[in-house]
Amino acid sequence: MARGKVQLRRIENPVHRQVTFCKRRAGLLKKARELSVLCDADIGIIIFSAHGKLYDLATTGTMEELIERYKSASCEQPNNGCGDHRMDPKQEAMVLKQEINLLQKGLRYIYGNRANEHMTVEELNALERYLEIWMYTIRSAKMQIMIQEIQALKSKEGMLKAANEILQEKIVEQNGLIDVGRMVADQQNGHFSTVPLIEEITNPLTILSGYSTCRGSEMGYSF
Amino acid sequence: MARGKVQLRRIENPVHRQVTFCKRRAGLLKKARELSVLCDADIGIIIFSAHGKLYDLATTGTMEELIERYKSASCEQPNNGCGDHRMDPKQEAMVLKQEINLLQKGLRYIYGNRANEHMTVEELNALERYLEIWMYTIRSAKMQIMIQEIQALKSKEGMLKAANEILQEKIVEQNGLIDVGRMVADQQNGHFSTVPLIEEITNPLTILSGYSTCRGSEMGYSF
DNA sequence: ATCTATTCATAAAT
DNA sequence: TATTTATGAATAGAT
Repeated sequence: MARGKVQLRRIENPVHRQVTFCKRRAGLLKKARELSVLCDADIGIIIFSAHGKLYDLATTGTMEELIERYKSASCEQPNNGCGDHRMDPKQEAMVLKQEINLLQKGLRYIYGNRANEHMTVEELNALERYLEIWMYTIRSAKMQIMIQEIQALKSKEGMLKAANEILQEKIVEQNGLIDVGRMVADQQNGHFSTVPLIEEITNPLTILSGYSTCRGSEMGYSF
Repeated sequence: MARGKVQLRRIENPVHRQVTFCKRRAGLLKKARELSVLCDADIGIIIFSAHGKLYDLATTGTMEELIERYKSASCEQPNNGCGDHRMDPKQEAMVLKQEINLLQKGLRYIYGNRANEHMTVEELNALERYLEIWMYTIRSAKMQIMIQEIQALKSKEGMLKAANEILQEKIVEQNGLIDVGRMVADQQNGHFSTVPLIEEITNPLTILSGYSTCRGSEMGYSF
C-alpha cells in the first residue's frame, strides 16, 4: 500500500485497526461487486468485525438464497452422481458409516502428527478419547435399556393382542356384540401410523465403533 | 488495472472473462484473508461462477458456523431453525451428507495448509468442536425417534389393556370362564418387572452442554 | 474526510 | 497454466 509495506498481522493500534477495517472492508466489497459484474458471478460476503458487528453483501438476490445455494452445492461435491435419491436407508447408513470412519482416521492422523510439536495436542487427544469412551459407555448402557424396554413393550403388545384374540373368540362363541378389534385398528390408523419404525433407524454408535467390543448385534439391536 | 482502464461491465470474450475470474477471485480471497488478519474480523465468502461452480472461504471455523452466526445476527430470532422436529429419514440423510462434506472440507483445508503454522490450531479446534456437535445432533435425532416409538408402544399397550377390560366386562356380563387378566399379570411379574423405566435414565450428553448454544432444546431432547 | 506517496492488483502479452 | 510488465487501483499515514 502506501508509505510503508503492510505487515500481515493484527494491527495493534485500535484506531489504526478500525480505520483500516473500514477502508479495506469497503475495498473488499467493491472488488466483489466488480468481480460479480465483470465475470457474471454470484457472490455473498459475510463480515463480522472484531466486536461482532455484521456487514454483508449479496450480489444476486438475498444472502439467504445464496446460503441455500451454497448448502445445496456443497453437498453435491463429494459423492457419486446426484442420483442418491434411490438409495435405501440401510445403504445410506453404510456409506455414512464408511465416511465417518475415514474422518475419524483423518482426525487421529492429524492429532498424531501434531504431537511432535506441542504437548498440548497430545493432552487434547487423550482428553478427547476419554470423552468419547465415557460418552460411549453411558450411551451404550442407555441404548441397552431402551432396547430392552422397546422389546418388552413389543412382547407385551403381542401378548395383549393374543389375549384380545382369545377374548374375542370367547365372545364370538357366546354371541359378540362389541367389535373391539375394529376400535383398536381405527385408533392405530388415526394416531400411530406416522411413527417411524425402529428398524429404520441407523446405528447411532457408529462413530465410536473402534472403542468397544460390545456391539449392537450382540444386544439383539438389529437396526 | 493495467494496459487499459477496466470497464465495469460483463466481459464478453469468454476466455478473457474466465482468466479475469480466476485472477480476481484469487485477489478477492487474498484481500479477505488480509482484512481478517489485520483487523481481527471473521469473514465468509461464497462465490458461484457463471457456470455454477462454488468457491468459498471462511477465515474462522467453518462456513456453516459463519452462516449460523449470520442468521443469528441478521434476524435476531434465535428460534429460527428450532421447529424441525418432523424430519423424515431422507431429510436426515441429506443433513448428514452436508455435515460430512463440511468435515471433509475441514480436513482438506488443514491438510492443504500444513505450511502455514498459524491458524491451524484454531481450525483443528473448530473441527473438533464441530465433530462433537455433529455427533450430538445425530444421536439426539435418533433418541427422539426411539422415544416416539416407545411412547407409541406405551399408548398402544394402554389401549389394548382398555380393550381387554371391555372384553372382560363383556365376558363377565355373560358368565366369565376365562381369567385372562390373571394370565397377563403373571407373565408381567415373571419377566418384565426388571426393566427400568425410561424416565429414570439420565442424560449422557451433559458433557457437551458447553459446546453448543441450544441444540438440546432444538432437538426436543428432553430426558 | 481528503490527500498523496507507495505498494498492490491485474490486463494483456508471452 | 505461469510469468512478465505496464498501468490503474487501493490504501497507510498524514492532514
